[in-house]
Amino acid sequence: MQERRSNRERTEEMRGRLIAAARVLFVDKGYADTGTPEIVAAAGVTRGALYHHFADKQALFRAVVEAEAAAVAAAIEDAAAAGAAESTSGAIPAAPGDGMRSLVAGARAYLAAMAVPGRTRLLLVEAPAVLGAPEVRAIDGGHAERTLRAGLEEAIAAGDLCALPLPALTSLLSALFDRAALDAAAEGDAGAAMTVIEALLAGLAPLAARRENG
Amino acid sequence: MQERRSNRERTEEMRGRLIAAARVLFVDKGYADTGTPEIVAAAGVTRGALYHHFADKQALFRAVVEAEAAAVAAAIEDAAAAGAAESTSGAIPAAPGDGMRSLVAGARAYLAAMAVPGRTRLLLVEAPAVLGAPEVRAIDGGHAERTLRAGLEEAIAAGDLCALPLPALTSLLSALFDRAALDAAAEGDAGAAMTVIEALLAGLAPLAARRENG
DNA sequence: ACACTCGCATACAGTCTGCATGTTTCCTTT
DNA sequence: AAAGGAAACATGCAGACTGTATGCGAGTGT
Repeated sequence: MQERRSNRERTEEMRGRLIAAARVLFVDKGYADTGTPEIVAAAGVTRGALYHHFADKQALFRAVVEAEAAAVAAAIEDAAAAGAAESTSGAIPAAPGDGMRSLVAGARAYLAAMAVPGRTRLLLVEAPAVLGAPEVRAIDGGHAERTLRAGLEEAIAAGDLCALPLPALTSLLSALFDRAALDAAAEGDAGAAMTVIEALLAGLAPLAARRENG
Repeated sequence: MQERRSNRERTEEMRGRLIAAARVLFVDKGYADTGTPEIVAAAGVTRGALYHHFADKQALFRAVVEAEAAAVAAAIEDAAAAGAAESTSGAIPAAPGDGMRSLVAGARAYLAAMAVPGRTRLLLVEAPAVLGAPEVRAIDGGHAERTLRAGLEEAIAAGDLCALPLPALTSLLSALFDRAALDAAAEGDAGAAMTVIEALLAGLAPLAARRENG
């Protein structure tokens, strides 16, 4: 009476069901307050399936986080591609102040990507506590950090940004964006946060550049 | 054979022992990976004592966090008092740029207070995950937030800081300080973080003030 | 000194996690 | 295509932990 499905398909669908069900519960009640019986009940399977596909509860959580991080990275890349296409295509000679504008655009894209419900809780609250911050960075593959760091390096090289210790600057700005995403999720509006972020970034421009592009 | 101790003394010492033992383990292994049997063993008592004084494991954790937050607040107030005494005492007529200097001093005091081992993990990693960020703010009594917000308001009123939405500015700067504390704890040096923070704060000064006090 | 409350230890029930063992479905090889 | 094996999944079990109920002894008010 069952349709005959390949093992690949079975695995894929089962993992998908478990990850989807777990995501909902982890977002809703947090990692600690969500039990595996509850997860498998929501997915309509048994705990045997869970422990067949994942080493333990934490591995399932990790899979959820990985999927979420991948979705964020994809959304940001899409936005970057769209932004690049929108601007005058062709060899852009890096106008002064351009580095700063792309930083602001990147921040905007990040906030937009993090606006998906539950995403901030999963990636910014639960994941660092459950997996540890270093592990979370590793899951992202350093993607977000590398992107931001490259943008900052470029802006400094172009003279749009005053020189500062790059690792510290990257870390602090990324904390800024994370908090902005959390605040935006809490009050449903990223406007005020973006205003402050733009002011902070603008303030980092050397005085000369700032007078030119006030 | 036992010395005769008042009930008050017994309670006080027992709570102190439990909180101290729990602090060590929570810092070392995190909240989730620390069991109550382990805590009471370290404290040299039984689980009965724990559940007599605290409603549950989370209440014990909350007590640990409360003690830690109180210690941070005390350290910062001490630093503020010392700083006020150090500057020319008497009615200070709020020299231009003074608001910014006190903000930087506050940031320095915060980082110094958070340099106590384990403090960043307890207050910035575990507590938000276990109790939730709003609950953590409530534990602090909004102390840190109010202090920062007042400093910002004052600086804006004095014209040392360009006008920005205060709630967002407060939240984002506090995130900045928190990340700085975490980075400093990770690499044992707050120098780079302070450099960036000073640059960010200086960048928020209106252009006029910035030219005067470059 | 007596009743009474409080501090704390012991004992127990419920739940969870992770594994070991079965059963079914699919794949491979001849 | 038939059999052997491997993979997907279900079931059952042991250990651990949390929270509560019960019991005893040490302080406390009258």
